[in-house]
Amino acid sequence: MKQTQTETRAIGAAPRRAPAPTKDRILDAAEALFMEHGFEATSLRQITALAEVNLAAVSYHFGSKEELFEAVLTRRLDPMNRERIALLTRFEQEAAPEALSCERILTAMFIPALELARDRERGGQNFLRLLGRAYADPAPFIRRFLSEQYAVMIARFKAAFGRALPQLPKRELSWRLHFVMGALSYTLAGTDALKLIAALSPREAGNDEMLLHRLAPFLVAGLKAPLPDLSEVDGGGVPVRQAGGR
Amino acid sequence: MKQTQTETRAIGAAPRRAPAPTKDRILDAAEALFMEHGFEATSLRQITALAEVNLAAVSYHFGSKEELFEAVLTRRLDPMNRERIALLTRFEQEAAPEALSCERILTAMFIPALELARDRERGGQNFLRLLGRAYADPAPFIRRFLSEQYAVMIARFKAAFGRALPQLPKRELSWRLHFVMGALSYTLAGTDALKLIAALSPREAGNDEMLLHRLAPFLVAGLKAPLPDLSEVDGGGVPVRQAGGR
DNA sequence: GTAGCATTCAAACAAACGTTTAACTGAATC
DNA sequence: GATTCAGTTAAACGTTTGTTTGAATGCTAC
Repeated sequence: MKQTQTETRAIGAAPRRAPAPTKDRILDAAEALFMEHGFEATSLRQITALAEVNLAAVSYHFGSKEELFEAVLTRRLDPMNRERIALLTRFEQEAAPEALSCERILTAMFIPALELARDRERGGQNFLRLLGRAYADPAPFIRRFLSEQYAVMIARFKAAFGRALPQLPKRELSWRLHFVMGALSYTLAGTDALKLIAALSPREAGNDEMLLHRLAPFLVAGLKAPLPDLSEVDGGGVPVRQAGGR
Repeated sequence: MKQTQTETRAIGAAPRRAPAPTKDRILDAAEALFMEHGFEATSLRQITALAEVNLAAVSYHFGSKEELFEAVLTRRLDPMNRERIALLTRFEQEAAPEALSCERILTAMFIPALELARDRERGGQNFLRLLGRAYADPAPFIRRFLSEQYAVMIARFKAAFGRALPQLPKRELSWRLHFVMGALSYTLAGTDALKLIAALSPREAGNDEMLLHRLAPFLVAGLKAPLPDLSEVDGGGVPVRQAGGR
């Protein structure tokens, strides 16, 4: 097949400015362009032009455009989710025998994402936006890929939240975890979306750290919210035209 | 130019099965296909084939693919946001002189969306998913269009929440409103995303009404959450490798 | 009936798409 | 020094893309 980039420079020397191997250059360019224009709207010619490699290199190294997209996601998502699980496990061991608080569990989710966002050298900022887009993409191969990538991590965190919120029915927890993931992915993805809501100072808008520190209390409060009154749901509909008092 | 569909059938009769005019058939087909495959991945030929109209009809009636997309969004978004504002105004008048509760304000946001989701005859279900996708799309013309469409409504609701939560700094409110919109759009958009989190019974998964009744308490609790401790934010970073106590 | 008008239609446009091919490179292996 | 093979390259493959064109259609008004 081919040799990895580490093998390439391990023997010789050239500690300075090792010319990024073709495969990585394609991944970097694809990450930036997929983020900016989406999967369908990005052409392989744009990618290979930005990466300054030959067009056929994509087929050679990745097989197809779809497989390239999956490779772009895997490169960062896989380590991040692995780190999330490791961090959660460590937190649990440190807190044993007591159960973790919601805040602490959310911290284990956020920190690896934060580290990625901070690592601008490696284009982390771009990647999180790309991930937010992928979440909303209905393409079957993307949906299949994401659920495979997330299945283990989600199950692990769901169990942890179950211990932190023992009074909450499991079904309710599933919903709330869904809302948490929604707010998180939307928040991490949407730089432009911020402008919908408010005029935020540039200092704030670009600061993911502060952003997540504001998101965490919001989500914790939501997770701990009292159970909804479901009697109105199964019964009649929502009072629309006739919504008097209450 | 051209005459509208109402004018067409107003004079004659044909009360049964009025043949949907070309323009509406294109809008319906485009809505379904944009939802399923996204903007870029949907071709005009797919749309005109599904609508059973001539390919050139799109250019004739809408000008371009982008303008067709905007027309698809406008058709439902404009009335929905108008209804949201009207509902909020009515609630405020009914509650005067007291301020509205957060629950009530959220209700004014949800009900018009719910009505759209219920109206399957008119493809409302599809539309909300499409809207969720558009939220995550970075295409400039989509972002420009959405912020124009939402600006008035968001400002109106932000003011209402400001009265309901007078102790909350305005900047904090902007963030939390952003989280609310994120969770809402993600929730309305993601039928497939649900499967990421949990195995939900089909009865539940397809029930938008119950979904929003579960989302509302979650969001209200988040909006009312205590202020985050920002001292750690401006100071050091997040304790990652060295996260001992609490 | 004929002029005007909005609409529909089949056909064509150039451009761009993802993928494949076959020739070529340069260093390692025997 | 011939062979091997991962990697790169330019060129071409057949499709499909959004948009435009100019002729045909059906309807209303004079």
